[in-house]
Formats: sequence, structure tokens, C-alpha cells
Amino acid sequence: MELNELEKIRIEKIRRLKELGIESYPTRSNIDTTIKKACDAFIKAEQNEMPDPIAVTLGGRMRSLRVMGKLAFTHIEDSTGKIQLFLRVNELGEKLQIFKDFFDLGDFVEAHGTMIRTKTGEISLQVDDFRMLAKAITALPAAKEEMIDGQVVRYTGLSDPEIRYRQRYADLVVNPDVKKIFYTRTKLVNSLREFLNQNDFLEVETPILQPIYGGAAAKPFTTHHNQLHQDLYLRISFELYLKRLLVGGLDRVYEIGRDFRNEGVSYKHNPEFTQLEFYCAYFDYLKVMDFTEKMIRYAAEKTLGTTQLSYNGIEFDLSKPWNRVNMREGILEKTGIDIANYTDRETLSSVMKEKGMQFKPEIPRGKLIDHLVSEYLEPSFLQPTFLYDYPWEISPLAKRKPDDPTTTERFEGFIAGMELCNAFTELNDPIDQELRFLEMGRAYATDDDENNPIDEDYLQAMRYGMPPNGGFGMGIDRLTMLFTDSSTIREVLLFPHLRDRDNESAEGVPAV
RNA sequence: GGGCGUAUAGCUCAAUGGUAGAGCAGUAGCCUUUUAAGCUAUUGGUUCUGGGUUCGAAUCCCAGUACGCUCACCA
Repeated sequence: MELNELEKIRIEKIRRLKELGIESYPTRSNIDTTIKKACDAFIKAEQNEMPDPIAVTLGGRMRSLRVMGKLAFTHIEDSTGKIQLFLRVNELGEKLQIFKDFFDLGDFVEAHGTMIRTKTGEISLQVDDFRMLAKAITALPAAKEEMIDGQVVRYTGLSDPEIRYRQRYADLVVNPDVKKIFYTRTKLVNSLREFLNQNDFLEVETPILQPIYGGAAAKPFTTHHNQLHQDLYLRISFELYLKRLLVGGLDRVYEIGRDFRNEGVSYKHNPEFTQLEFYCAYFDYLKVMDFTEKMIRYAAEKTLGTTQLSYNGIEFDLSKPWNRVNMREGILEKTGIDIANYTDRETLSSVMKEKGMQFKPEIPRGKLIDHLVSEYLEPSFLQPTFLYDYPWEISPLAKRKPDDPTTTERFEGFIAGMELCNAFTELNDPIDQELRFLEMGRAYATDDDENNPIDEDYLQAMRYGMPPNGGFGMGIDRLTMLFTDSSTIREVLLFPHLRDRDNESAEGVPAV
């Protein structure tokens, strides 16, 4: 490992401390409370006429340091807050020199003393003893502000996005807003769980390693089980396993977990992402719509304390009902094309060409419609919107409308032009399902990557009888983006996927 | 995958083709109520990598790598 100058200096300090009999990484600490608890107790005690002195042992990371001749100030930080340590020669004698010589920003320290207020009124710990808990060798980026010519110059501690994502640990220490995003994310997930649990849903865990992948159209990651000599896929969705559970009599189930898709990375795509899926017996897609509105509203109230959100300058209110747009009507309104009049690929593609639209000419009808939606509808869905009634060709797991077998009871939810969720009245007819699987196989026969093999066992499950039910899937990362006003998915992932930096094995291998 | 852009000290950034700098951090010294501490001095560079042009390259050209934006792809 290559050490820079600053790191060598700190290693030398560790060595010199050892000579003085001081361990830089002791095994145990003697901390007896958190910074917040100590401050709260002190504030409470101050309200008495003659408060008793409060003695505590606190621990944390040194975040600021001001050393003078015979005294020193430093702020230490734990996950509950920050407090100033006040170190004087009066209490510490010669030991103060140890602090001045060997303690640096970033070190974890422990300090015993009495809670006081300094002359400026700041709650502080007047230290009578201190210890190193863990020496930091690499210096944290310095975060400071300075007045230059009347302008506040902010030295952002760490702003290079590459280092921020690759060394998220440093990012979290230095940039407090980052920490806030992940607290919000966890609160959001907790609130969704809470809501589903309150509605009698059962949380379950289904296989991530799957012999047949399905439930979505996406390229999978593949892997191999050595002993079983079996190729396996990382799941691209939970759908087919969760619906098996409805056959088994678990009427309301949900799972929150990771999906993996071997596809492009973008501001709203990461190869692994967190999904919420639920399935509810005896629901149809209209009930799922209502339920979705309630759930997301609940999540906003619980997580943010408000339903008024702003994303990328777009204001929206989750307490209001979402807009509902019928797909056929929506497309007609935006493009003048009534897809009901063009029932095959050729006619639809030729009218689209007449309108001067750019698209791959060979794609099937379903994908043409999908193109119309993503090109002309999605970007206009800035306010929360359900787009509903999707063509059957692109919805192989959704039930057909009773009065129109070419259309399925399916909707997707959008906010700020971004797809957030996808739901339908689930197809529970095993005979139709088999036809649909066969049809999919034909449609994608030329496209190897998306040619999902037929899941015979899933059909077997359905033949035992699956209750009518409504299902729902939502990207948790995207909802977190909306809740934290983050412009890219990487900001809401602790460790977003990045390309290998120094991959020796990749060297000299020509790009395929 | 395409286009555009970025890469310089630990961090944030400067630098007409002509000696590679600043602030913060660091180091040494002074300093008993600081919190942007202050004052004095000072260390620190494979200018992303590899080629090329040139008397001379951080700067211009070519190739590569990583990152960013964007387009394409993506139920």
C-alpha cells in the first residue's frame, strides 16, 4: 500500500505513542453515555438552583481542533451529536502535551470530565482525562469556510463524485446531507413495512438464486452452483414466487428486497436495486390504485411529516388523488393516433411513420405502443399519475379486460416524469397464462436476451387454483429519490455500482 | 455503445507553449475561553496513463483509463 506524506506522519505518531506506552487502538472503551444524553442531562440539571456537577465519559471522532499554549478545544462527534471538549493544563497537567502532539482531526477519542458551559455559553466537557480510542491515519478532507473580500468561500470537504461514491465512508463523515438521505431512506422503508403490516400483509423472503428467471423483461446476471452443476440466475423480479404463495393460501404477501438486472446504468438505473412487491387476493387493479395512493401518502407523512414534496423544482402533493389517464385516450390526445384502430404492427408502424416519428421499424406492436408512451406521455406526467389499460402484448402476467381481450388491467404510476410503480390485476387463468408464455416466446424468438424460458412449475402452481388478486411493484430507490430530491439514483444508494478502477485482469484484454 | 466535458498537492481549485501556485489540511514555534481561532516559519507534485509535435508541454495532437452530463438501450 502506498502511503502519502500525511499518512506517514500519523503512522510515526502511532509508533511514538507506543514508545510512551500508549495504545492507539485499545480493545475496550469506558464510555458511559452518548453525547446527546449528556447534553440533555446537563440542560435539565441547569434548571435547578444548585446543580450537581455531572461527570461523564464521552467518546467520538474529533471534528475540529483549536490548540493554544496551555489549553485546547476540540469537538467530538458521535451518531447522536457533537460536543466541545475543553482541555486545560489546570486539569491535565503535562498530559495536555500528549494531546497537542499526537491527537489529530479524525481520531476517535474518549474523554472523562465534567459538563460545563464555557464563557461563550457553549455546552462543553471540561476534560480531566482522555484516551485515544482509534487513531485515524488518513486525514479526512477539511471542511471549512472563509471570508474573502466579503464573500463566503466554502471549502467543500469532498465533492468529487467519484471519491464520494467509491469512499462513501469518507463522504458520510464529511457531508452531513448524505447521512440525512440514508436516514430518510430507512424511515421510508420502515413506513412502507408498517403500512403493509397494518393491512395484514405477511412479509416473506423468496429465492434470489433462481433456476428460471421471470416476472419482468430484463437481462439477468447468471451464476453457477458447483456441486449441483446447475446454472442459476439472480432474480430480476419476485413476482412468480410471490404469486405461488397466493396459491398456497397466503392471501396478502409482500417482499422488500434486491433485484438484479444486467442492463445499462443511468441516473435512474442501477444493476441492483431495491423493489417492493405485494400481492393481495381479491384485489383488482382499481383497488390497488387506491391502496397505492394511501400507502405512498402514509409513507410521506411518516417519513417527512408532510405530503407536500418538491422534486427537481416540481411541486406535488401526495394527499391529493393521482391523475388517472387511460392509455388509449392519452396516446390519442398527445399524438392523434387511436391505437384501437391499428391492431397490428404494420398499420400502427406506418401511421407512426406518417407522423414523422423516429423508432426501430421492426419492433412488435406492443413495443411500438410502449415507444409512444415513453416518448409522448411519460415526460408529461409531472404530477402523480396512473396510466392504465396496457396492451396485452407487453403485459404477459396481467389479466385481460373482461370486455376487451386485447387490453389488460394494468397501470403504471409516474411522478416527475419518472416511472415509479407497475401493477395489475394478476392473470390467474393457467390456460391463458400458458398461451401468453408461448406468445412471448414467439415474439422474442429473435431477441435471445429477453427470451425467458417458460416456467412450467409456475403454470403447475396456477393449475391448483390461484385466487383473483392484484399485484404491485415499486422501485424503492426511485421513491427515495423523490423523497430526498436526489437527481440521481447513486445519491440514494450507499454503494452505487462503479466500474473497477484498477482491474489488472482487464488489462490488455481487447474490448469485445 | 455514440456525442460532449473533466482529470494538477491530502481536500477545493489556479496557472498565454517558457521556473507548477493559492486557500484549507500537515509540520515547527508562540499563545489560558476558542469555535473560520490568531501570529511566524515551512514541508508536500508520476500535472490520470502511454505515445507524439516542439528548443521547450499541465497547456497542442493521438490512443487508453476513470468519472460527469447527454443520447441510445432498458416492460
